[in-house]
Amino acid sequence: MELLWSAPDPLTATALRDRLQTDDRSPAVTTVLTVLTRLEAKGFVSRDRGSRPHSYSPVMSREAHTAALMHEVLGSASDRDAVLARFVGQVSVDEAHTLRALLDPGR
Amino acid sequence: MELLWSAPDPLTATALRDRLQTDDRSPAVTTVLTVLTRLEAKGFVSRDRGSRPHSYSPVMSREAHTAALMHEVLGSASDRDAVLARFVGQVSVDEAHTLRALLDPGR
DNA sequence: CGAGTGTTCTACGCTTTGTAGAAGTTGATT
DNA sequence: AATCAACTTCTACAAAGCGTAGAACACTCG
Repeated sequence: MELLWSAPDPLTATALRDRLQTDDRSPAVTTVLTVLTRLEAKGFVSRDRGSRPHSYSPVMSREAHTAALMHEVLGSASDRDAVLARFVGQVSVDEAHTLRALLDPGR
Repeated sequence: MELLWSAPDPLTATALRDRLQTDDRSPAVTTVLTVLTRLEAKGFVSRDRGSRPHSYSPVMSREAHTAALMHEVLGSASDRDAVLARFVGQVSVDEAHTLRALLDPGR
């Protein structure tokens, strides 16, 4: 559903509908509108009501959104440190590497 | 719902019901059973069918489960590294500290 | 002003989740 | 062995989330 944010710029409902077509089957425009409206209600999407065909854009990038979700999950735990420990314990070597680099901007 | 796992040992449905009582209102035992059965179906809980009042225990600790959930969220992203970058960018200083320590077991 | 495009309202079906009554099962006690 | 009380399973319903979209309303350009 949220996979709509592959496009990098504000889109109108119809434009979105078009690039949503999966193998000759695309949803009705109203469907797209409904979904967009719901997403807006949840604060995931913002809409520009100024221009007539309203244009919609994601509030956060896909990555930011995912990261926020991770934080939300983490935040639901009482023992955050323990969760982090488990989390780190399960990342791949590569990702551990990435993390280390991210945490150590200096050198 | 999952907050049942504050208890550290296998529990029976009735026992669970009892420590679920919130301000004189506790759910019916059947309710607890239903939920437990569903959780078992999803693999979050295992049940010992041997002893007559079946006893239920969490498959993972709360922390492990949360960490797993975080991994699941992370895994849903295409650009995992970018997500990690965002994620790290949003942790508190304390947690950054914790993470660094976790990633650097040596010193 | 009218036609066409775009938006909102309303709605339906499916799934998940919280809730629990009714019915079936079983171990224990007499 | 029969019975009973405890326990489990079956069935069910309402509320919410989500995908889907028709019908009706609104705006804008010619």
